[in-house]
Amino acid sequence: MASQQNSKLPKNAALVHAFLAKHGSPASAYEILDGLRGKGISAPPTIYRALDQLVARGLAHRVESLNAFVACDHPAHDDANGFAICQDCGSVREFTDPEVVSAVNALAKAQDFDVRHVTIELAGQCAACRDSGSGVSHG
Amino acid sequence: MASQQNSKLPKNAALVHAFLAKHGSPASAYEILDGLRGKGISAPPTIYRALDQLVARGLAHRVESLNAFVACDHPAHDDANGFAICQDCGSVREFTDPEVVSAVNALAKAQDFDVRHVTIELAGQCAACRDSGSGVSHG
DNA sequence: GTTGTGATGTTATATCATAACAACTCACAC
DNA sequence: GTGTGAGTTGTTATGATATAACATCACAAC
Repeated sequence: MASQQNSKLPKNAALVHAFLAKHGSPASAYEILDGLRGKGISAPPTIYRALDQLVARGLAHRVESLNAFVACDHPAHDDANGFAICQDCGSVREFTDPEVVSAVNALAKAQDFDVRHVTIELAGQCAACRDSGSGVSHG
Repeated sequence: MASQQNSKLPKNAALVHAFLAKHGSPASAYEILDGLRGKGISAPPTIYRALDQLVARGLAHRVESLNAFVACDHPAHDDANGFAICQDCGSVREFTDPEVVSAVNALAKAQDFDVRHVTIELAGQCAACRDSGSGVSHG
């Protein structure tokens, strides 16, 4: 659900979303904070509140294995998306895969588990880094 | 790879593993530390080092979405296991599912991504909690 | 007994996240 | 236009998670 709510995005949430979208790769709450000082944001709770709003709307995702956040680049998806995280260049690619989703749902059903949220994160090496030997730039 | 290395487990790693096995549910590094004070362990780095050793051997796993650790209860598995985490009672059930693994591998191949580690974490409600209305005890 | 390696101990600090409370904004009712 | 209430924001302080840096110890190899 990439747009749970159609209500206007609050100012700080919009600032954080713009920062993340421009950033491209995952940013920690404190990186976002550093990037938005001077725009009226000066403390961590402001960032975390904005991130909560964005995540609730599906406009951003938390990357658990990085303790970081990314802007969502899928127009619409459910709560079963995933990330491929390159350990060499730090790039993160979001994906939604029906096969993975159905496998996870079948498993949950078999285990009699009521799934509310699915976290799928692949750590490894992206094609660009493999092709370039051992890594390109971080960012 | 539940037993990458057959060398003897270092003392602190054995202590931490025993603690986790007894604990059953995920424990944070600081919970482990509190549980092992008085056994010669007095500071976080000792715990984190022991956890690193256990994770490297496949004897414990990090649960990313909880920032916590569990003892591994699978005799042998690869790096594509997963967890079903009940948000009501805090129980965590580890699983390895060939369907999920193959779906993830197919996806990675399609994306030309070289997977080194897979994190799959399902958050939701376990059967016991659903059957009991809205939750049993935390533990 | 020296040497090398892995494990351990210790202090300090970096990084990530939230509690608690005050104040502001703005739509809406009256 | 005044009051009210929900949502948003600002601010201080603190809690929770994780690691850097360096000293020391244990033990097997030589």
